[in-house]
Amino acid sequence: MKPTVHDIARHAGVSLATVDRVLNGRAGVRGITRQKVEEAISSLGYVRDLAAANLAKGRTYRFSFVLPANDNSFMIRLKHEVEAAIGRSATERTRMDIIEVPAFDAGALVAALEAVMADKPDGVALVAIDEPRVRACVERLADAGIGIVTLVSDLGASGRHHYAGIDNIAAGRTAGNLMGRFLSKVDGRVGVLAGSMMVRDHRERLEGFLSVLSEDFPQVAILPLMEARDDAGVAEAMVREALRRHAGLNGIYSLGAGNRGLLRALRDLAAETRPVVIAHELTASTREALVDGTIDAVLNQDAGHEVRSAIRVLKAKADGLPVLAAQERIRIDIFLKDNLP
Amino acid sequence: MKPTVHDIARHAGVSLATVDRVLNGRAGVRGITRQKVEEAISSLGYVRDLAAANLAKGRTYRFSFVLPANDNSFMIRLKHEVEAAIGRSATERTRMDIIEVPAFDAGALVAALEAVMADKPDGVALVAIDEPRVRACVERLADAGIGIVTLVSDLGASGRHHYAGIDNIAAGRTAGNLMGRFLSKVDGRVGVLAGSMMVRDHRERLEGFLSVLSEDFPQVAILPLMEARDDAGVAEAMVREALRRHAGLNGIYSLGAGNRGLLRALRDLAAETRPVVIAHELTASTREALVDGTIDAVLNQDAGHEVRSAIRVLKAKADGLPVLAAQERIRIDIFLKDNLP
DNA sequence: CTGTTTTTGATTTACGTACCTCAGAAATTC
DNA sequence: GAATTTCTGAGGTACGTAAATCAAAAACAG
Repeated sequence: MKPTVHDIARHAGVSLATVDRVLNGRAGVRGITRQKVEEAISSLGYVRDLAAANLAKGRTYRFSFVLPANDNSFMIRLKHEVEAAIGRSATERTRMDIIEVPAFDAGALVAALEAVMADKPDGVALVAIDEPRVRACVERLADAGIGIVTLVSDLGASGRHHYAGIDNIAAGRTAGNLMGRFLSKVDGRVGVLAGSMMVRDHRERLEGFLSVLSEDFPQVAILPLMEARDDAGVAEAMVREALRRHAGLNGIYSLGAGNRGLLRALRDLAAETRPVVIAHELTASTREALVDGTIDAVLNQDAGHEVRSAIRVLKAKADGLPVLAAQERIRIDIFLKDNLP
Repeated sequence: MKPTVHDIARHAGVSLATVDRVLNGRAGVRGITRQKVEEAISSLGYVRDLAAANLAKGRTYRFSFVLPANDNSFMIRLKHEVEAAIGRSATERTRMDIIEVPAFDAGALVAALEAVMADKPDGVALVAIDEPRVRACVERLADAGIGIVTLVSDLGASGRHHYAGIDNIAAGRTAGNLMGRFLSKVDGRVGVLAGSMMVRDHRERLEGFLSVLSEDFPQVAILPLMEARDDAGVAEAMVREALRRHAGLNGIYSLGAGNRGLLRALRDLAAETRPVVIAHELTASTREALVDGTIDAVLNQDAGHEVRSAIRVLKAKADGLPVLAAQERIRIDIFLKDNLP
């Protein structure tokens, strides 16, 4: 039978109240007595029953998700996943809310975080903007004892406790490796379609992609970067223009959103002249393109996993428990048409 | 505030005892009264507090893991992961044990399952052998109300509730797709190194691999299958022999264990004459080979995820809760040297 | 040694549910 | 209408922990 507080009290020769004082770090216990209790705890291998403790405390975990009000399909799915988690939270003693802030607006994000801090939740998950003011604000939240998890997009050195997202440099490198190997022709000419170099994930993906190509596939030429601001219309126009201008274009890496535009531009081409295409995020349209061969590979981060991981980590933080690094690592999914879920 | 049994009692105009009788399916409640209570439950949106219920019941979940006493690194890791989970189970009210049975021995597996059934655990996870006697035995366990999860290797139509493992046909197809694309030469000649065609996973991987190659890459020739019984020594000899006999051998798919032998045979070759190599399971040796370029891609199933998923599913089954399919899907990890964890 | 402060013990209530007993009400049978 | 059976209510105890009160004991200061 698992030892309880009663067993410890008996074993240490003290009262239940004293054990409670030690366990919950309350004052009024002499060093010697505290030591006796701690000895009993470790010798009996006592571990506090969290369920019972939470029941007694009437504790409910309170978490806030601060998400960008962005309408690309990935962000929409992310929000759905948080909502699904909220729907499931009836069973767990958890209260979560979503706070939407204008996208790419550091000031708005900081304001939202300040507001969140005011009602002192146990934890906050946010899609970060890597900016000094945001870092400082996150630091303050962490100092206030609030658990902080960055979601999808990380912050540089800051007080955040955990990052629930993929390693974007590794993702870019992986795309580069696949691109280099898929391009059977020696005179590869590759175009890169990005959202914006203002965003850390996109910068990192590009960095990884270019470094692998230059290291391992020096014969591949990189065309000027296309920044389409994650907008399908802009992306379509840019890709059409690139196809027109560069006759030998045989590879495209789309590292941001707006893939619908890219696909519209590609569908007009004859199958045998289509470039090798590697894109990010498995959505209805990229999935379809993967199946029909317009896209060759999709790199994906699983929004559901990211949300669930963030919640697990925040809960662990709130309980002062360690997190299982291996479990919480968000993997870069590589989807070919043969391993679609 | 979340409604409790007291709220239901008040709302339905009955006593606590009656609510309890309805909730726990005890006899002695008239249909009309039962209906009133159920109406109150649904109108108030009551959900039983599992933590409190388990506390009251003094419930501990009891699960058994039946694993093959196999010494390949994947099975060793699987066992480690179960042990790690057991180590963590102090916090949760869970008691798990590991039962090792001789590998590839259906009779021994059935005997072990019978023994397990005798002490009526809440759930059993097993690395299945796809055999009629095993299926029948699993059926009996399920009928006895025991949750059944197959781990790594599935059973055909049977009473098992869940399979915590990868889709091996998809894995083989993925390997085939990568192989076809990585072989830049038109006259591909590919060798397949397997453990044994007696094992379902291996059969399925081969099936998937061959079907993709014949569909999408008909120019690739497949050499006679090498069955090395997951033994490194045998694998080494077979690969050496194949390399000697087939001059144009430029691709190897290793779909089982025993990769150390394969690697020994490959290291002797000059870098530029080395075949494209795709293997399964990320281990110390395949990882090293990936980094130094001997292996081009590794398909992997995460043993830790499989074990944790099995436990989550068994717990959900024991509680009569639904499982989150998306969360429990075990993914086929594709590792290139650029996205190693 | 007295008075004060600090530490400790004993006991109680609470969290939300399970499960038990016993008495009394209601429905059913004869 | 009485006897029986079937429901229902009221109340309690338990699970393991938290948190509080109040009294008693111990340590300390002067």
